[in-house]
Formats: sequence, structure tokens, C-alpha cells
Amino acid sequence: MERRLNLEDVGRRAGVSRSTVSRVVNGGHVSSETKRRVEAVIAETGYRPHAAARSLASNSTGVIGLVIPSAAGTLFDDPYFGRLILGISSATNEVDMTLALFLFGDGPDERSIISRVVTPGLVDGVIVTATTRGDPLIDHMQGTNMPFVVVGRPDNAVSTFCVDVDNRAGARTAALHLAALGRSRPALIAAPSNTSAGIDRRNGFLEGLAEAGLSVEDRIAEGDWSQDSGRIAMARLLGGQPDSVFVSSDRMAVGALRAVSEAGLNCPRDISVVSFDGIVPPDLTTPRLTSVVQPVTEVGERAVRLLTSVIGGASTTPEHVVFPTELAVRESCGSTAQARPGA
Amino acid sequence: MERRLNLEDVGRRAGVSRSTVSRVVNGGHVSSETKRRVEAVIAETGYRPHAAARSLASNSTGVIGLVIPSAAGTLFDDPYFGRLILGISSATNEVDMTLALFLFGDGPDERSIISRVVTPGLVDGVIVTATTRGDPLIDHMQGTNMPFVVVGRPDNAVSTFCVDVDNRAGARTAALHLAALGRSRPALIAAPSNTSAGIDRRNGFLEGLAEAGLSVEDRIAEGDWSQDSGRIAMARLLGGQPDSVFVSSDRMAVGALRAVSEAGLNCPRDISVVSFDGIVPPDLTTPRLTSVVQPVTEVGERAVRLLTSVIGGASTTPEHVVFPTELAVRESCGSTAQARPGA
DNA sequence: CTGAAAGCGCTAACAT
DNA sequence: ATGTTAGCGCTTTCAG
Repeated sequence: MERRLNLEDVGRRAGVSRSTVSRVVNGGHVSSETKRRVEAVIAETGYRPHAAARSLASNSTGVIGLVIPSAAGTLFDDPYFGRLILGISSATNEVDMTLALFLFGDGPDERSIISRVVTPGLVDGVIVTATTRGDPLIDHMQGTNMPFVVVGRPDNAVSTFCVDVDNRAGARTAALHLAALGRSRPALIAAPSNTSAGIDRRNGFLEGLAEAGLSVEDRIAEGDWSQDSGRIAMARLLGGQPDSVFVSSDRMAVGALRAVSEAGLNCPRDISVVSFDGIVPPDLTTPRLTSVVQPVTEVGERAVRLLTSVIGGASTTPEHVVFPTELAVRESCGSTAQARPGA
Repeated sequence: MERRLNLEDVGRRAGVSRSTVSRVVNGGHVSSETKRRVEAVIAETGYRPHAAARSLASNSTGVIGLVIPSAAGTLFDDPYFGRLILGISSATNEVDMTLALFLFGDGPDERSIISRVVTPGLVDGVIVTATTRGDPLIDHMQGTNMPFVVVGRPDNAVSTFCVDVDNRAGARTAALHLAALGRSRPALIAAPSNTSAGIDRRNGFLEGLAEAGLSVEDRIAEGDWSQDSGRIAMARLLGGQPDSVFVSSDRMAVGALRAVSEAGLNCPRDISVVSFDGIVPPDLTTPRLTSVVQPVTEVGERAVRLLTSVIGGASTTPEHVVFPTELAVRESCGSTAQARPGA
């Protein structure tokens, strides 16, 4: 197989030096005549610069890593990560960078993969998501000088760049909505309390309830994000005769809805449900789910933009971007109102 | 910020040359005494080899690309891709390689992304999936000397490495099962006919029907993989009074089930449904879906193993790996049998 | 505006 | 078993 073309070869064919070719490739200053000639050679030869060589010389790889720890099998059953990846991918495409995906469960090789992420000369920076409280990954990243931003709200948020949605405000809105509907025995299906989203949604909901003079008392359960955990939690909660429930994620809400109908009850008549995510297609459930919508794709895009600015040195002091959520009112809450902005 | 450590530095501290350090890092022959000393220095300094430098010198990057064209927003609503990525990711982790993800819709930048995939020195090889018939991507790949394997069955399969599931045999089994159940007015909700899976499942089903002396006549519709398209197709098909239907994917089947109940009919009593994928959690639907299960994760793992062997030059003549499927019998088909092997 | 030359950090002959 | 040397293909001063 014939040797790959390099800058030197292209230069020779165009009658210029390799530096000149490099300049036309990278948009340096070149006379328009030379430029034309060089570009012609590039077009006819199909020359493409060698990525590794370029990375080595320029000390920049053009790839950003996306790290998702504890990628349990169930991870991708939730549309959340797909959407996030879509947002991140489209943003990296836009800035002409490549996306490297680091998924790992907690096998024995976890450490080795973590260290692969910070291998010099592999990626320019990384986006970390789906971390849990006290996740060693973030501490580890802080110990390196690899630029990174986290999607979510890490423990020590003050010292890291991060982009998140306002889980707390969104959940508070849900509580207020339920209260406004006249429901007085609210229940809560929380998300794992070792995640920032789980904590914030729980606190926000309780806060909203308190403002309305309500309380969950013992009508509270915790799911693990899975649909089935939502069903189980709801089944248990039903014993407390709630007239409404805030479920911390759409997927768990689908399970909760199922538990409600399995118990022979009707949603929204007997029990009003509001969930969080706005990610399950409305028509998938009966009744259609009222949900606090979070802009997942935008979060992903923003994370990339923030990261590139950190990499470029433009952003230097830790910055937090927080996206607002929006309450999409549908039938499951028992309101007759149409979907409308909120929160 | 202090300069990064390189091989030379480590060598100096250990009192050896850089080649010796390189040897201990890469497992060459080194006396155990020197090896110990060098490893100590590496451990205490936290030295990590520079990926780009290594790629350049060794002409191998250690990253494999996963290309998913036409990554329409809906792509990730189907658990299929998540599972596939999981399988591919775990296999790349195992062989200590990195996964680069190339997702693209058909924006104007499609071409530029395609060409990024074959950038020299970026990835060692790529896995291509979700292609459609006549997809220019595969032709383009064949025009380069980038190793690649396709997940699915491309047009010109004879000249490419690929791994697929036996869609045809799986669909045939579904037909036979319906026939064995005594259903005589079968219907078909096909998947897009510009995909190999869509074509194979359709043909396999019709083939099985023919063997059983049955026919769909005009009870045939085509969906676009989405749940809603399944619902719409089913609603239309109901006019032909089918007593059974084979839906080419689980997600479309969920929609179909919905259409059945919206029409006031009962599944499986009035209509028996069998679908393909085995990817939707059984408890998500009522009744639970009888489905032809395909081993998505294994397909992903096998694809990277095949690719690495192509990259390594071990596999040189186009090879096709085809996984069998298995019919999981549940309630939606109206059989009382338990889940069992099939296909 | 263009060319020459010096690396980037590593691997891989080739010596010893 | 270990050191020496020559690149890998590119970017980037530095001259001119």
C-alpha cells in the first residue's frame, strides 16, 4: 500500500514548502495565487492532515471526552442520556471537534478507565456527568490539570465549572401547582439521595409544599430512577391515601401511573401526578403526564461551549450555568389548563 | 505550569535511557531490577505516556470510531442504540481502547463529518451502523483504506465485514408461531424498507406465512420505527379485521397495542401480536409482549472484536457474523406457553 | 509572504 | 538487556 501523503508531498507538487501548505490548511497568511495552487493540489490528491501529528505539534487534540461513570445497564433505558449525548454531539460537530465516550460500570477496571480519561494527548477536556455525591471521580479530576466541566451540581460546586437545571425551583413549582389544584395529601417519590438531582428535587418539592402550608408527612418513598421502582414506590404510598404525588422523574412516573391503575384507582380523579423531566413522549401514557420539563439537549450544548472556553483559557474562574425548567401541564395532574410556561 | 514529564525525564530519574522506560511501559524485555526501579519512578511521578506522540510513532491510535448517520432526534428514543453503545463500549474498555462517537443528522455539515471519520491518525477503525440502503457512507468507506465493519447487512455485503442478527429467520419464526396458534388473518407492520432490518423482517415474515399456507393480502403497513407510527399503522390495519399481527419492532408494537385498545379490542383475545427486538421491558405493556429477541449487546461486543482483528490484519477476507434470535413467548400472542428458546 | 529548521514525545530498528 | 539514532507528520519560531 502506497505511503500516505504528507505536507511535504503536497508542498512539492504545488512547488512550495511544507510550511506554506500548513498555512493554507490552517488559514495563515498566504498570497491568493499560491493558496489557489495549493488548494488545487489538496483537492486532487485528497490530502488530509494527520490528526496525531497535528495533536503532538500543536498540543491540542480536537477531541473532548464525555464521562459517564456507573453506566449501569439500565442507564440507556432512560432517554435522558441519549438526549444529552445528542446535544453534546451536535455541539462538538459544530465546533468541529470529536466526541470520545467513556462509559464505565464499577468493574475492577474502573480505575484504569478513569486514568485513561486524563491521558495526556488524548482529549483536550472532558464533560463529566451522572456523578453521585462523594464521587471520587470529580476529586480525581481536580487533582489533574485536565479542563473539565460537570453536568449537574457536584458537592464542591464552588470550585468547578458546571451546568445544571434548576431542579429545586422546578420541583417547587410542581408542589405549588398541586396545592393550587386543591390537593391536600401530597406524596413524594424521590430520586436517589446520592445524586444532586435527587436531593434538589426532593428539597424543592418539600419547600414548595411548606410554602403552601402542606406536608408529605410519611407519604414519601425513594426510587432508583427505574420505571419499576416507581411502580413499587407508588404501590406502597397508596396505603397512605395520598390525593396527589410528585414523582421525581418521568420514567418512575410511568411506573407510578401503572401502580395507580393496578390499584383500581383513577389518575387524575383519585390521585393527581406531576413528574419531572418532560422527556417521555406525552402520548405514551394515559393520562398524559404533567411534567416539569428540563432542557436536556441545551444543557449538553452549553456544556460543550463552556468546556471549549475553559480549554481556550477564556473562562478561568469557576462558573455555574443553571437552566430554568418549565411546567408542562397535561392531564395527569387533573388540571384542565393547557400546557403553558411556568417556573 | 510545570512542563509535563516525558520518557526522557523518567529515564533520567531512574538512571536509564528513554528506550528502557518505553520498554517497561510497553512490556518489552527488561531486567527485573531495572524494571522495578523504573516502575517506582513512574508510580511516584504519575507519569503517563502522551497519547498523540505514541499514535504518531506507532501509527496506531487505540481509538475506534462508532458512526451513526442520520441520527435523527428520535434515534435515542429507541433503547436499541443505547444497548448497542453499551456493548461496544464495554468491549473497547476490555481491549483498552477508546470509543469515539460520530453522530450526525443530515445537515449541510454531513459531508464534513464523514470526512472527519476517516481523518488519518484519528481512529484505527470504525464501526458503522444504522445505514440505509444505498447509503453513500459505506461506499465512501470502501474508497478509503480505513478498516471498518458494519453492524447490519449492507447492500454489497459480500465485500464488507459485518455483524448482524438473523432478522429473516427471527421473523419467520414469528409467522410460524402465529400460524401454530391458529391465527388465519395475519397482518404486518413493517419497518422502513430502506433498511436491511426492515427488509429482512418483512421477507422473513412473509416467508414463514407462505410456509404455513397463509398470506397477509392487503393487511400490511409500514412504520418508521416510532411508537406513534406503530399506533397509526395498527389503527389503519384494523379495518382489514386481522386476527394477528407481526410488528417489526418493540417500540412500534407498543403503539400498536395502544391502537388495539383504543379501538375497543382486546389483545390477545381479538388480535394476537408478536414483535421484534425483545428490548422493551416486558412489564411496560399490558399484555406483556411476545417478541423475537435479538442480542444487541453481544452484537456490539462482537463488532469490536471483529474490527480489532481487521485492524490487526488477522481478518483479511470479508466475514459475516450472524447472531440467532430467540422467540420470547409472553401474553400478547395469546399463547399460554412460557417463554422458551425458538428461532 | 515564504522557506528553513527545530522540536512535540514516542517507537523501533540497529548497535552494543 | 540496554543505549543510540532516526524518524512519525505536523506546527511554529525565526530569518529573509
